[in-house]
Amino acid sequence: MKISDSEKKVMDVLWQSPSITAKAIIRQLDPNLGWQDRTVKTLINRLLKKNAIGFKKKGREYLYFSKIDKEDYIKSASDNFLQRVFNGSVSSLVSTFAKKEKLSKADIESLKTLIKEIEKDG
Amino acid sequence: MKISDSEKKVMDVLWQSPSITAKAIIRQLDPNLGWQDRTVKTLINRLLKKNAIGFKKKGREYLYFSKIDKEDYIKSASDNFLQRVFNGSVSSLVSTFAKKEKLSKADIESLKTLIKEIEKDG
DNA sequence: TACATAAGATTACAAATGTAATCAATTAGG
DNA sequence: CCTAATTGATTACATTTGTAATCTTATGTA
Repeated sequence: MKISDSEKKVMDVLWQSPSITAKAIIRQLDPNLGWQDRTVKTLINRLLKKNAIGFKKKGREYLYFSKIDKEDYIKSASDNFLQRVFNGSVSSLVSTFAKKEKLSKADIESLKTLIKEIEKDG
Repeated sequence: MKISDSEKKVMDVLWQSPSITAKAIIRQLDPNLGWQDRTVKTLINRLLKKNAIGFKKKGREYLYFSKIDKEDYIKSASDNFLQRVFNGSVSSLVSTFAKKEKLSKADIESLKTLIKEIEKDG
């Protein structure tokens, strides 16, 4: 199942608010997108068709929820990207960011901590 | 300019072989893709239209070359991906891979080296 | 009750993408 | 020279995606 860029923005809202009306989704989306309400409704319907999301009827309104686990999505999107662009090499990926000072001090500390934990686990 | 997944596979060949005929591109693409020659020619023409590649005529054949720098492409694709999926956080990205033991011993050594270099540079 | 509004359902259109076919012109081989 | 093959150019078709419009039905308000 492929989630398009626009669809992903709707998913982000649903991951953040697990049970939400169309109207509320529309309100939570970044206004800078400049989307009409109808556009969002279409995206919702496409996600329904893809079985990426579901709904529970509440009065006249539908409360939409995601059927995809966010972490699972991130994991598989990351794997795909890594494979596609870096032939699976995490270090190549990271060094790409390092090359233009995209690694903050905090990033570096996080990485060091992460590496420590990994080496501790064996 | 957006390079689609299929177009990217053609770009990969061009980045590897900087001046190459359509026939040779076709031969160098992964046979498992199962593409007909015509499919590749279409992709070549779309990349031409996008001005992602150019050609130099040589006899009856065209020698195609990439107009996009590979590193630039990788950089910008990575930035986009990081922003889109991780809100710009490199450490989130890396910890995603770490979580399922996607980091090899070699990756870890590379990362440590990288971190050392970064901290050396200040 | 009647009308307006809101919410979802269905349809629309253009461009991009995946994959391929067909056509036209030139070259190569017999 | 003639024919077949090759190479690039142009066209094709279905699906996906981006963005939106229109229709239908139910609810809410005056």
